[in-house]
Amino acid sequence: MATDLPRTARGRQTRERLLTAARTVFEKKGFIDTRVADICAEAGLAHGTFYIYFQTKDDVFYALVDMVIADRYLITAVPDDFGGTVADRFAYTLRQYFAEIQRSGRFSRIIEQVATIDEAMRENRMKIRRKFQQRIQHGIERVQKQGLADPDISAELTAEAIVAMVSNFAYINVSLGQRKDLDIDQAVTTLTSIYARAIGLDPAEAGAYGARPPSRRTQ
Amino acid sequence: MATDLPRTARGRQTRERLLTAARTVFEKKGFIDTRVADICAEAGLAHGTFYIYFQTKDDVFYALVDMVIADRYLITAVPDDFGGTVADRFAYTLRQYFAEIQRSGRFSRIIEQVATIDEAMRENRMKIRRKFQQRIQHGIERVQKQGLADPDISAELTAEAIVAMVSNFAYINVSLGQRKDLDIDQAVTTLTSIYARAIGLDPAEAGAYGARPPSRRTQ
Amino acid sequence: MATDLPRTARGRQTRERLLTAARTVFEKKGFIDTRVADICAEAGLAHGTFYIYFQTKDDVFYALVDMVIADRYLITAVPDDFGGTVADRFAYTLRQYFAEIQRSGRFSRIIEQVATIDEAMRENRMKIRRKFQQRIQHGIERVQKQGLADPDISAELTAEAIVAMVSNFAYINVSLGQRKDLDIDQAVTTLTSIYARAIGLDPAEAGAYGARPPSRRTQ
Amino acid sequence: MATDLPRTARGRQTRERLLTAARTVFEKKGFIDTRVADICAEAGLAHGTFYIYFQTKDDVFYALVDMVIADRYLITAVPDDFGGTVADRFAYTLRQYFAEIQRSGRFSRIIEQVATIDEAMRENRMKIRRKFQQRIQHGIERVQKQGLADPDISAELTAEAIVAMVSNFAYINVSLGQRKDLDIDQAVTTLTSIYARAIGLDPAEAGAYGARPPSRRTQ
DNA sequence: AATGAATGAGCTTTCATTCAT
DNA sequence: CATGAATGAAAGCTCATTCAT
Repeated sequence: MATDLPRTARGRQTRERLLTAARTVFEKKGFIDTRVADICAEAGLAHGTFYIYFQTKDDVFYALVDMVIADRYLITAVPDDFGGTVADRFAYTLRQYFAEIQRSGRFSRIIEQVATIDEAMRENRMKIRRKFQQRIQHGIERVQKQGLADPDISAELTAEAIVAMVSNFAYINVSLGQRKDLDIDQAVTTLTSIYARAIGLDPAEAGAYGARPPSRRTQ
Repeated sequence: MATDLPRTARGRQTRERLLTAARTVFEKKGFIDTRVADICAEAGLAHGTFYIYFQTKDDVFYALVDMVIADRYLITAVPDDFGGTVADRFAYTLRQYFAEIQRSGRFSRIIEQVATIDEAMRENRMKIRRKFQQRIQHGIERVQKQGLADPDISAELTAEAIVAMVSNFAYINVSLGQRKDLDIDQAVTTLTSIYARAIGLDPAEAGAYGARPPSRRTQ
Repeated sequence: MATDLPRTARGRQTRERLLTAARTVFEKKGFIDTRVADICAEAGLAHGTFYIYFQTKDDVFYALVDMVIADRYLITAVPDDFGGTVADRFAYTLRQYFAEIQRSGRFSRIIEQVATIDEAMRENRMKIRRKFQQRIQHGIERVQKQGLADPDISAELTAEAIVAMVSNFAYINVSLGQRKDLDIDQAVTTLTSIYARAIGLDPAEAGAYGARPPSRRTQ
Repeated sequence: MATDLPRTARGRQTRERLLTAARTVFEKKGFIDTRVADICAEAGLAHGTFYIYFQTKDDVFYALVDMVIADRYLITAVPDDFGGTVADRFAYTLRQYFAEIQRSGRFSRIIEQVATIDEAMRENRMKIRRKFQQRIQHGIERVQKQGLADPDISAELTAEAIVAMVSNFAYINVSLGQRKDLDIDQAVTTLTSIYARAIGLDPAEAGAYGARPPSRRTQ
């Protein structure tokens, strides 16, 4: 019944082994097809040992999510002293996000799997998504107020669209690895450019990201 | 053993009942938690009857996918005689896509669920996605050649980003219904505008979608 | 519920088709793995039709046994006017028996299969076996009384042994076809010789079957 | 998944219980009518426990065959220092064979049942049979070379016939117990005598088994 | 007679979880 | 703590047989 953190060093070590094994197996077989027995076999531990440290299969998964997925919202936050243009800051966030997805590797896609199955996990994902959406929305509103972006667009819906674009682009191309030859730099440039143009960002703030207003071209 | 199409009207009717019941149950419980027994109970049929018409749960699911999801790629194609601007045509596709997602209702999200679990279903989804991506990519290349869009952007990556944006926006806001108060018209306007600006579309082709070049605003 | 012989010509024909199909399927898959559905498919008839003519799977099998297996006891009886020596008559019976086993082909071995499963079928087989054993036993007793065979041997046990030898030899080598190159003539000669020697048959009655008494050889 | 030999004494004991129970049930109901549930009920174990130790019903059956049927070919081998006549040695083998059949009791006939159903089991039985046949064939060839037996008979076919006789006699009369009052001594005497006479064994080697040449009787 | 759809008992197998040692 | 055996609730699937047309 006990699932507190283990007191002894040996206990902590065993817990680690189970977590590592669980991650390996989840990544190989997905959440549904993973059996507790598989995790124990991978860890080289007896079947019963699992239940000393975790209550259920869900339990170990959530523990893993907490460990593996560093808080994506925080990790992608732009440092206060970052400087640079609005586009630079967006590009920074993008890079951090892609890096985080790459770091968590195949585990990311297992999380997506669970999110389609488990209500709690989905709600959790949605919360994070909403935080991202709001951060972007507030960013847009700020530059709109500063007169650096088109005041007529809906900051809310645009932010929603940008979040959709970024998260799905990363999921398909990085997590699922559909685009083997993906050039991260080019991707960052392209997505940043779309963002900058979407909000009609002032050229001075669009930086090197090619968010030149199309009007120049026609001249 | 036998899973040919039923010979008699009664048989066809029973098969329909099972399909309807399956859809209902899948939508209520998701793919994984649905048992064949549930479907039979819902249809008011004996357990064995199911196996006259379908081999497995997967089988009935795929049949349902074929039925429910009319080919989204075709349904969103712009008629040859449609006329209108480039943006108009994009907006048309968007509307069709949203309508289709709404029509298929909760079943859409079950498909997403299965796509995270089942390799074949994922591959299938990816194929359709690639067709969408290519349609958009070719569209961009065409207007680039016509001198109506920024020739410097990567048509390929931009198309990929647009597909990501549209599909995920629809999934989150329409399928999952996270945004209860979603105004479809406004969504279409916003996404079309982002598309038009992303490719630096000529104002004449951007129509009423607010793809005005930001430069005007600064004057 | 009716399983009387069909009244109409069409009915008789359908029954025949089912019997033929049943035999084909039984021979291919054995009794246990044969499903009523297989028989109907083979016959090109609907599943339900079967039950117009037969009550159960066992039923059609028994009907087939009656048809296919001509009465082995009668068919192997030596005609009254046959003449020849005792050994000649035994050889005649052997030949008839082998021919009958060959005629019934693979179906013979299915009968053996069923005999190991079904009490009634086993009892039936044992009855026939006992009749054979008694015929041979009486044959031995007759020649013993005539002073043409060793009076000291147990006619009963010897007959039992001879039946065992003949039936198993035929089952293994003809039904199962373990000995592809079996020369029937040589087999008949060998088994007849063993029989003749087993009962110490008088050389005059042992005929051409090489049942020469070993004493001659030592001279 | 797991079907390794159990690690603990308790596990080994449970496996034994299942084997014992399986044998009991197989003997009572035959192979086909035995369900895994029956075996578990007989063993007083939960249904799932069975699958810790065995994969399928076939699996436990084969394990049982390996256990129960000590190698009949070896058990019937005549010790090198046995001495005695050729007939004595044949009689020894017969006695050993009958004893083995009696020891394995009703299980023997279940094996025969399975051999009519399962290709692998049949092949296995045929291999053993062929070894028996060859042992007898070589025995015959040896005495033929020594001038102690009729050189004209086919050692091969005669051996085949003797194997048929012995195995079927034992199956019918011992395994199936058709002859309740069977006197083993008398049976051994009779079958040995048939063997000795069949190969025209020299009287000195035929011993007390009544293989006297019939010619003496007529004097 | 013939059809083929419908039934449901029957059996198999899996695996999360508990428990005794 | 660790072990691995034991449990039993779920499902899944099959197929002989019945039934409505």
